[in-house]
Amino acid sequence: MVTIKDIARRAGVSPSVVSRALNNKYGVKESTRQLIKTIAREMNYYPNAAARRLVTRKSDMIGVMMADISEPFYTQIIKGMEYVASQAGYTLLFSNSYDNLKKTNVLQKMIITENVDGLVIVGSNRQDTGFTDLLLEKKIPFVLIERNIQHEKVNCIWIDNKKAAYTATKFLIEKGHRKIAHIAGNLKNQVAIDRLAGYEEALKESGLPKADCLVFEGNFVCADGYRAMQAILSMHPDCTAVFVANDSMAYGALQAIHEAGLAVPKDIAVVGFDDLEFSAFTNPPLTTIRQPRYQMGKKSMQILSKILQGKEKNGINLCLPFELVVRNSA
Amino acid sequence: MVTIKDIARRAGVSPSVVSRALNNKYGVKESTRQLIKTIAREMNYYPNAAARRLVTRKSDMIGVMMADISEPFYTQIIKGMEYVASQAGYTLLFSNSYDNLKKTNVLQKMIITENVDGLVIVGSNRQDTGFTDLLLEKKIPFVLIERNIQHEKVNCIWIDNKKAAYTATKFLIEKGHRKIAHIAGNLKNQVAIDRLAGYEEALKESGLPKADCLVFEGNFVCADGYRAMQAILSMHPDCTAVFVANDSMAYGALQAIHEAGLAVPKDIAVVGFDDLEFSAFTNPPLTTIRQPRYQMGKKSMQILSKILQGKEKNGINLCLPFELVVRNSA
DNA sequence: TTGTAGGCGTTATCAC
DNA sequence: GTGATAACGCCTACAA
Repeated sequence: MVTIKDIARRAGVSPSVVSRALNNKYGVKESTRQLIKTIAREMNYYPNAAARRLVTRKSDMIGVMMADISEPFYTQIIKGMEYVASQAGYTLLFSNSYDNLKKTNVLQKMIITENVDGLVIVGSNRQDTGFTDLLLEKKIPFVLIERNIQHEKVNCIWIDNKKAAYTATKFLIEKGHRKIAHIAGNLKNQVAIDRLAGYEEALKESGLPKADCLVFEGNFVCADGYRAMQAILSMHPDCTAVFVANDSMAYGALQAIHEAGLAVPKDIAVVGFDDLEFSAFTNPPLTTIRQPRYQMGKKSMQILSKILQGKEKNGINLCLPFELVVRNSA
Repeated sequence: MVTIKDIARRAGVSPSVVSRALNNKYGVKESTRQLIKTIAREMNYYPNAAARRLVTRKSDMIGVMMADISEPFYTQIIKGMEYVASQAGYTLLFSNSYDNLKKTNVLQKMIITENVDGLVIVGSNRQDTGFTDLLLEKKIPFVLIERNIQHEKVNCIWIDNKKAAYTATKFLIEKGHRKIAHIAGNLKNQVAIDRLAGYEEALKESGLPKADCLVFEGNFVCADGYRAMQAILSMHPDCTAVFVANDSMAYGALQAIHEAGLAVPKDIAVVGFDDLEFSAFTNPPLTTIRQPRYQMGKKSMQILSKILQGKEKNGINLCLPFELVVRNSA
């Protein structure tokens, strides 16, 4: 392994000069700096992160936590994060926290063992809370995606789910639908609650009866949408539209409708939420609410990076715009 | 920050005893070990990974490289890796290598800077080669997914893409199709080459003419499948079936067929490759080749973990079974 | 069974 | 501008 000592020897200087030269710090003659950099390149030198972290107490790592890294909803967020992180010189450390965040100690491990400089936590599970206190206490900057917490030290990136759901439902109402079902997400999640609320508000505003029996809860996955739609079709044959809390479930719903021999949107109109990549390729292409997922990821890293550089202070609350993408399913 | 010194002080022993106790090494009285562990828990102690890595020269980290972490093909692989890694106490370090592996220095960084104990590299881009030499030289164990290299020190996990493609095409032929197009993947990738070869072999064996003009190349993404299918429909209206090199492109193809007002499988039969989660929810549900992606991920980590423990030797070549999943698109 | 001492590669402090 | 020197937290001979 090539170390700064080796370079120092070759350059005829001391290790400390090498360190300063390589880190672009002041107090090194330009010519020696160039010499050292050349030698470092020649010797194929790469710094030892462990040694550096040990003394600087910084890791240039950002921890990223989410419920399930394999969910398609997250991929663009991750990509956005990656993009900024790699440019800013940060390494991303992912963790799936399938269970309750509090129960696990992944957070402790990330903070204490791995010494991450900051964290991004994606998700709105209302049981995952309290970890903010730990983070605040340790003074580790963090960004919450899909949450909107009013706190002068907490950074949040979110979209107005209630308004988005309202917009989607309103769209169906304006198309003339009167009996509109809702396939909700897991109501332990704030986003599911908000989307349900938006749906209900639109109904109420239009004087349509709010019927609990028209709301079905799933867990954001295809299969749940499929089952929920089957239930709707059999229990409410007069239902002409459905607003689904996310696209994955909407795919399942489309499937159930097709299998029942019905047509979309003629017999049943469907509106989803998220605008996943495949939503343009369903049959028919899905009308849905677009979330700026890539932007969410990018922004989260940009915020964190600025805070870590001291160019920005904690307490950023960013509400990103959504958009109703009208395709052919409604 | 709580260190082993703090624990040592509280327990009235020396730091080395604490280290041995916490790492379950021999030479510590059972009662003191228990005492130390209790104190460590009370003090909320977590070891400093940087310090440990510096002295042990191991990181308990596995580097994972793939072309694009946001591709749905990878998600189940990642999940499988995660599952085993978290149990075995390894942390996964991801890297997108959008470009040519050689050009970037991510590999060097992973190996030298981060000191990963092992690597998993997913992908079959034939330009990404030569890195094996570096890895072999550094004696870092690694597993290649989607590659089949015969080398006594290289570990590979793959499926027989040629045979799978042959199976898919044969299936179409047996259904009576005589003019079958192929939407190939990016032919810089071995898997795309193999799938094309399997397709051609099936045609040849059945005495069907091999027509280059029936093969279209895409880059494994929806949009390319869509465009390719449009081209096929306009250039070969007598074509009755298409074998697509991956599901993402098959989604695009289905879309193009629908838009042309044709029915699947009545007018055009479609067979995909991968069996992504959504393939059961397309319209009609996609007939495709299932790759055991979750297994691939799991196996890769199991192999690496065993090799790192010295329970297994390098040179493992694992060919996993594929499966033709017949749904309704063909 | 326990303690001491040295060192892993790097950065930071303070002389020169 | 440069060079000793002392950490950072942990592990591991080796000594007691």
